[in-house]
Amino acid sequence: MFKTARVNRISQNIVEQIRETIISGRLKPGDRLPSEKDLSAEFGVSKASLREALRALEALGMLEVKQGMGGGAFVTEVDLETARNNMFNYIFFQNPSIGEFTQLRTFIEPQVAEIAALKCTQADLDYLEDNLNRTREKMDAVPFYYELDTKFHHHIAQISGNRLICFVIDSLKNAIVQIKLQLELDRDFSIQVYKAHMRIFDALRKRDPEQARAEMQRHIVEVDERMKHYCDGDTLF
Amino acid sequence: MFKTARVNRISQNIVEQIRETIISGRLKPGDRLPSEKDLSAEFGVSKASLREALRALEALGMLEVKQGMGGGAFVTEVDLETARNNMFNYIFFQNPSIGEFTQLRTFIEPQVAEIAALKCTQADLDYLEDNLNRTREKMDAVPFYYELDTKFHHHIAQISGNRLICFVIDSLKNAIVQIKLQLELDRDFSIQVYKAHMRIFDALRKRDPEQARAEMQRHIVEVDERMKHYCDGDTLF
DNA sequence: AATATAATAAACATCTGATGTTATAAACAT
DNA sequence: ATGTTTATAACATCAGATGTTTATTATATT
Repeated sequence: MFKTARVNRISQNIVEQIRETIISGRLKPGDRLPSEKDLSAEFGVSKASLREALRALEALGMLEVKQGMGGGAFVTEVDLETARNNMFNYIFFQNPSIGEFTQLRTFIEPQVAEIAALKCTQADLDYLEDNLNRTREKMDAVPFYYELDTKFHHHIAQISGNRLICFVIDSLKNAIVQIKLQLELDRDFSIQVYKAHMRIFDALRKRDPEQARAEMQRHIVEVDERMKHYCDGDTLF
Repeated sequence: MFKTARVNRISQNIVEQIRETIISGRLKPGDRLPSEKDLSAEFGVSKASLREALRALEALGMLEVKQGMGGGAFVTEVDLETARNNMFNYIFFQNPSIGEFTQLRTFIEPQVAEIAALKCTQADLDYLEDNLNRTREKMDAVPFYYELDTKFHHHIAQISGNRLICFVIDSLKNAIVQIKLQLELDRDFSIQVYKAHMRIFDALRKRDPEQARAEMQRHIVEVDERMKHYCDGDTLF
């Protein structure tokens, strides 16, 4: 009926207070908190407890603590990498199937590609073209290749101008890459991906929304099929 | 050219080692780590540093530390609430517009409603009907009303059977609620939402995918327009 | 005068050891 | 048997000492 009453952990209390202050806007990125000595005095706790709280906030990506004179605890924006890792931590335990990734991607990415075809600038096309050139060169450099792959999708998402979409696509892609790294994918796979990216790029260059959508859809489904084949089923972790 | 060389923070190193062990599967949810005394000996660090690491892992939702005999640090699955809060921390700083929320939701939720219309069981319909009954009663109990609102959307997502979709919808909804709590919404708004939920429910009950999709789409757009009206523009935090 | 080097101080990083609190389990009394 | 007390393992918190990092200021060298 009731939740178990929360343990009154001093560091947790401090974390909540500081987080509240940030969310309420009274502390902004770049702001520096008082020194450990002053903070522990203000909260009326020992330095050790205070430091546990700072470490927790650091793990959440909301603080950055620097040593040395002029150092201290600074409020920071949670960055993409931290957010993506946090999301991965959750996804990891949910252990979704490849099909679940694919389904969500097909809901978002083809529509994003459609919008991108309408909104992309010459600079966007230049970026993507460079990405493709480098992908062709680095086809066999596995970690680097994945990085370019992720950036290709991320950039198309960026063209949409929707930061939430960027984040979701990026996090999904990141999780998929973590999976792929455990698989042993062959060169054929890389080539298939490269060709698909080329077709998407062509559609964007032609500013053809319908084709961009169709090619993105096809790409995602192709990757799905390949991965299921390598995975010998649909389970991941 | 190079990234700044990693600061060698002892607690950070421990966090990474333990996280690695969990991600690799050598430690599973429910497993208990050695006592603080033993762990600090094993890592060759002081108790204070070890505790900072445990606090960080606790903040990430991967550990739960219990006091008392038979206590200690237990590996836990990252739960929905933690993941949702972490995602909110990121979204907060991105400060997306209402339009960005709406766009992403329209990519996902109407399609999910369509699937739900095909897959929903009698138990699902019962759950949703109960949800609607309670919503009607608690129309004015603001926090409770939002909870029911969130659960309505979450349950429809659950019918799809896609855990990633569940998570994304839940996190978006949660972020929107955080926003709504800062707005002053009137009773009209609640009634409009209730009616929209009713229409969606009807479509599910009739197992009409096309109507379910259309009603969900309409609902999301309606909420968008209302919120923009109250927000006096499109900015949020 | 300009530059390199050294001293200073602010602030975090880590360690140690003592004391308090909690929860389980065993011992004990009724 | 049942309820209460006691012992104990393990975390929670604190206080203080010592080390490290970094920016600034002072000093010495060329």
